[in-house]
Amino acid sequence: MSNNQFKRGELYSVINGMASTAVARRLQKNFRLAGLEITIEQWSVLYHLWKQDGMSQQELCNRTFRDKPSITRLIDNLEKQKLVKRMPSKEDRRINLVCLTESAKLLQDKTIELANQTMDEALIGVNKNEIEIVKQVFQKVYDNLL
Amino acid sequence: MSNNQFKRGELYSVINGMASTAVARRLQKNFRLAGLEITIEQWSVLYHLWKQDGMSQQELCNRTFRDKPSITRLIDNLEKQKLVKRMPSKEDRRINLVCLTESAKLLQDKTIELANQTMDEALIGVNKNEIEIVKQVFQKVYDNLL
DNA sequence: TTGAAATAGTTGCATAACTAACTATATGTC
DNA sequence: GACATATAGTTAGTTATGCAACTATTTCAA
Repeated sequence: MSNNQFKRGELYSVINGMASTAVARRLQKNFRLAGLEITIEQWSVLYHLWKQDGMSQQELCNRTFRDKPSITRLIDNLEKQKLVKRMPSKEDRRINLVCLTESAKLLQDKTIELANQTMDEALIGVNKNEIEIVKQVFQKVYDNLL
Repeated sequence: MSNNQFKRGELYSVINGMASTAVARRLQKNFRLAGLEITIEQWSVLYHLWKQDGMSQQELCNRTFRDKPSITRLIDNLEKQKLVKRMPSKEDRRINLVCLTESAKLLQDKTIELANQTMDEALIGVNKNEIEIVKQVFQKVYDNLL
């Protein structure tokens, strides 16, 4: 596979999300190989719910950096697969609290294990200091743009 | 906007493509503000054609890190907008050569200028050494996964 | 307290992504 | 030369993304 674009100075690869795509695609493949039928997008939503169950959809937008329609549809699909349930909030009737089902809770350990393995595989030959710099740069990019 | 996920050690933000998404979205917005109606995905295809016109679709797959159906449809849409044209190859009748139209050539300077501005904006406070490390890490991630 | 503005969520439309299955052409081996 | 295999491209089906426009509820201010 050619990596012409990647060698350029402009870092347009960031714009095209290519490194991210490669890692995400590999994780998706690893999910499939393990017989798990969730997408990485769905996983990224579940990931935040495992940390804190019962978030509002808006809160999920903030955490996953997606817009509201994207979250609406991701939750639609997660509901179809019976992995989450929308519960109306008692304090504010505009809000849906998104709650994990038991089957979603069962997915947590397995998928995070796979995600960690995938990241390890992706980051072979990259040292901790470099990872730290990448994280800092990504953080600055956010702060600059959002 | 929350950046919880981003502060974590696991670098899952790479999987979710969040830094890339932010930059790409901003460039898309800058295209729109400038009255340009192309998507960043289309732009990334044009970008390679500006460097070398008349590539095959397969070659575009390699350069843009997309699969064949994705390129097929991107070219479909670019053809609708009269920015490229498929030309049958004389040497190999399986191959389509993707050729720029005059209006596509006119887009080059303007859009690359906007892309450079967007990258500059995204990378405020990031020094050259850090950029170099990010590029190296991305390259290693590719080599590890592809 | 009433009416404007803000916030939470949904829906419609267009574009784009991946997989799997397909057609057509080219290559390489017996 | 013929048949298996590889390569280039397309199509179908599902999921996801962005924007704009919409409803419902809450908040805030005159």
